[in-house]
Amino acid sequence: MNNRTPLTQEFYNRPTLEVAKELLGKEMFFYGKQGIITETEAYIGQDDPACHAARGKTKRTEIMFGSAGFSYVYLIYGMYYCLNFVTEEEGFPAAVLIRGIKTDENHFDGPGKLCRHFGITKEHNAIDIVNSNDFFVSDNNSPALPFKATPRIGISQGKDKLWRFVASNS
DNA sequence: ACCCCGATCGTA
DNA sequence: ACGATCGGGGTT
Repeated sequence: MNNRTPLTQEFYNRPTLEVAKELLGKEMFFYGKQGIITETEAYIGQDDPACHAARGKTKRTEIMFGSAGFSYVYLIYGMYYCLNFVTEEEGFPAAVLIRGIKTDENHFDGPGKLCRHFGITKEHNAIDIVNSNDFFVSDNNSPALPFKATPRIGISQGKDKLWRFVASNS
């Protein structure tokens, strides 16, 4: 029996690397669809050159500066959306990119692919996912999954950091 | 107003 | 290896 209690603000309001690792194996619910998170990446603060907030607050990135537990969805390459969850204390811009989700039928191994499957668009930016019954990640008491840490995908700066986490059994 | 380029993906 | 496709953000 799945526990469908949303992860709390306290879960997201922590160091981003911890949140990124612990999201592996947790179940995301999105307006009737659901799946297990299998891959994440961390984007941490203004000293991380790959982080959208690296050059300060803009209209797009202001959500990353807000309190933890909100969605950050943006359009990339004019065609695909990427889903993130905001982490850390208010004022510190950071988020976890959701890169892979396993459903009953499929494994969506890419941020654009999983957004396409769930129907996640710009409209789902800045949603409070710790106070929503439709869009949240459940605290399913799953044990911490073994994972591999690798460089992040598709970036030109910050390749030295091993901030991509892939569930080993996915 | 203009220009560059990106946290991607599918096809070649 | 490359093209599709377009908004964000920096520059003129």
